[in-house]
Amino acid sequence: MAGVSTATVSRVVNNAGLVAPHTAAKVHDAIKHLGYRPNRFAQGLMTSKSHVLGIALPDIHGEFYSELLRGADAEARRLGYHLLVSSEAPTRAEQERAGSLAFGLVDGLAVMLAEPNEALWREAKSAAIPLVVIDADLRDKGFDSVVVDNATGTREATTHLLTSVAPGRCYFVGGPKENFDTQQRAAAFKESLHKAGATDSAEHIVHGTYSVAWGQQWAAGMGRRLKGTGVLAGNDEIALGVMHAAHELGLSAPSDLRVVGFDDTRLASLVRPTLSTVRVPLAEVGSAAIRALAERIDEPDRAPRTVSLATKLIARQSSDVSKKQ
Amino acid sequence: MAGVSTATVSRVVNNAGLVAPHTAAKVHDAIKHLGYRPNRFAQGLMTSKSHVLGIALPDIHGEFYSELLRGADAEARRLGYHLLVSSEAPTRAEQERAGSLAFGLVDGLAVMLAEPNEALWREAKSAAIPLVVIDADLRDKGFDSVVVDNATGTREATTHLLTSVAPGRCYFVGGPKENFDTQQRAAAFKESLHKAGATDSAEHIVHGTYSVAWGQQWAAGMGRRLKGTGVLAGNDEIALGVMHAAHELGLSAPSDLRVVGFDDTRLASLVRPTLSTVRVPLAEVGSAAIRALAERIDEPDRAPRTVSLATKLIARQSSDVSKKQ
DNA sequence: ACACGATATGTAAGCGGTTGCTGTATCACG
DNA sequence: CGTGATACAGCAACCGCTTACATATCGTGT
Repeated sequence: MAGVSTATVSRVVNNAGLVAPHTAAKVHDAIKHLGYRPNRFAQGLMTSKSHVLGIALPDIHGEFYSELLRGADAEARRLGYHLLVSSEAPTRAEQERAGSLAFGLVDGLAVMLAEPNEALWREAKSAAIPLVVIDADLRDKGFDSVVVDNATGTREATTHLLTSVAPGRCYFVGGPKENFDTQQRAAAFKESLHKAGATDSAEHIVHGTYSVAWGQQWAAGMGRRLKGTGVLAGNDEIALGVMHAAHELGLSAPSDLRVVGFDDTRLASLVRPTLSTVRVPLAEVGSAAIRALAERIDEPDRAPRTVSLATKLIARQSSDVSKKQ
Repeated sequence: MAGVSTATVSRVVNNAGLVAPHTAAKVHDAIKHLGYRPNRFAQGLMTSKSHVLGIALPDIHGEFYSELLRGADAEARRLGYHLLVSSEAPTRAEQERAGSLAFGLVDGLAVMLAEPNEALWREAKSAAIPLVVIDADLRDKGFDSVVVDNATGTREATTHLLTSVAPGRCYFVGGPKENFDTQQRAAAFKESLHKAGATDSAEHIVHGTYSVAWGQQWAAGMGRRLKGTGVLAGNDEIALGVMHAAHELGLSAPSDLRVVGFDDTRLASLVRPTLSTVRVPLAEVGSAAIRALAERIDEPDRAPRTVSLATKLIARQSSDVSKKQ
């Protein structure tokens, strides 16, 4: 319709400048009239680029992942990519199938590895696809990584609890024992406690799941012994569970016990008493992962990098008697 | 490596059965050894199928969208698809670009249209891509739709409030005036009130945003007049805001006022007092949309269908004096 | 023993773009 | 006016796969 070859059209669409303005105008006209859209598959076949980035999370439920996803989505769009989400497939076979599909179609993949997962990174390595790992530092395995500096925030939170609670009365109620974050938080907690003079902290560190139910269960199990304790929870939901169970026991934070959550999901500021918590910049984790991925795609031979995001205590009502209720 | 032509390989990979078992075995061996993965672009070029479904939401933040997305993701995987998410682009130009990218790569698109958006559906129509609309019934425009039956749940909730509050003291604190859901909820609320004998309900229906801040603002503006009222909020966050502001005023639900939220996000059962709310099956909205999309892809000439999902009142503490605190 | 149908595999033509190379005006310069 | 540089635009190969069609092989009924 524009009276030019497809080669010229291609040049007009992609490398503006290589073609005479007059011709380009004609082509643009034709494109508008015809409603022409380049076929993405054909483009991909030539360029091996889809402009789609994948993000694989263990789950996409709840404030935690929602926030992370939001950061990732925004950053992806900013960089001209689309985002393909994938919560990890339940069965191995499915994962195989799903994974391979995504691998071929995606320019790069950000995977959250909250727990060890040999299979996945072997597969990733073999697929030779740009990949960044979220939540585990696998730089030495050759992967870019985005991690959270759990230690700093945990230390802050623990120190904060220790201002009003004796070391012997502090507890860390964590998530799954295998979870990287929980491990790091537990370690930093223990260290802070020892520094404050605690002798044996082993039984003050417990593991469960990242759920309200687990927090509730633990606190209910403590019974009246809960009074006067300081609790650092593995995440905000656990903290909420603890507060609910405490309430059932006629105890409330911060007067009868101090509670600090983790993650600073929106939950923390929506409940009453508002929940002290360690802020994890979830959205930035997402955006940093996508950014790292895009950089790796542009520069495939760069040495693997790890970006570490800071955490910090946000003191609210649940841990601080001086704050107004 | 298997000593066969690419045609045979293709047949082995796709149409099992067309090739002799002995040959197929050789091919499978070779595939395993070589780590062969079919090129998705080339496949797409031939078949015009990517096995990727797009879902476009106004936002992907918060429990509401998180839950919806989860349902969609699960269903997509179940049906052998991947999910490309896209929160609507801020600028028109960006939307154009992003939209067109997705259009070419995606087998179908589910869009949430919470407010009128001529441009989008015109574009969709012109792109001739399978499309289902979430939250607006556009069957007469030729689109499959997934909607929520807001009326039933709203009526239930209003009736419930009316058991302990006079019609003249009931309020609907909604979201944006243009929002389809809010409109429907407001209409059903008004109807129920009139049926109960209210004469003028106009000033008892107010609009704002779907946020805690708006609920708080409204309730603060009411001041002591809040006492003894029944509030149906446009969503759970607004309800929370109302309860927070009430708390500031020294009032609390359910003794001083009754509050019912909407959506039944996890928030509702996590706060204290637990929040009565109208359950909207968010995950099912997502999965229904994906299912409808897949069906349309399989059967392109089918008449447009609308699936409507029921809502129902979940009575918890915030509206019911008889429930234990 | 022959024709014929069924079954198994190969051949090659695209799918719709991108891009290196080539051809041809156009222009400045000597 | 000849010559070479320059700027555009076209030609055609190719990306890796699917699939209609052609070919080869084998079994079977008569």
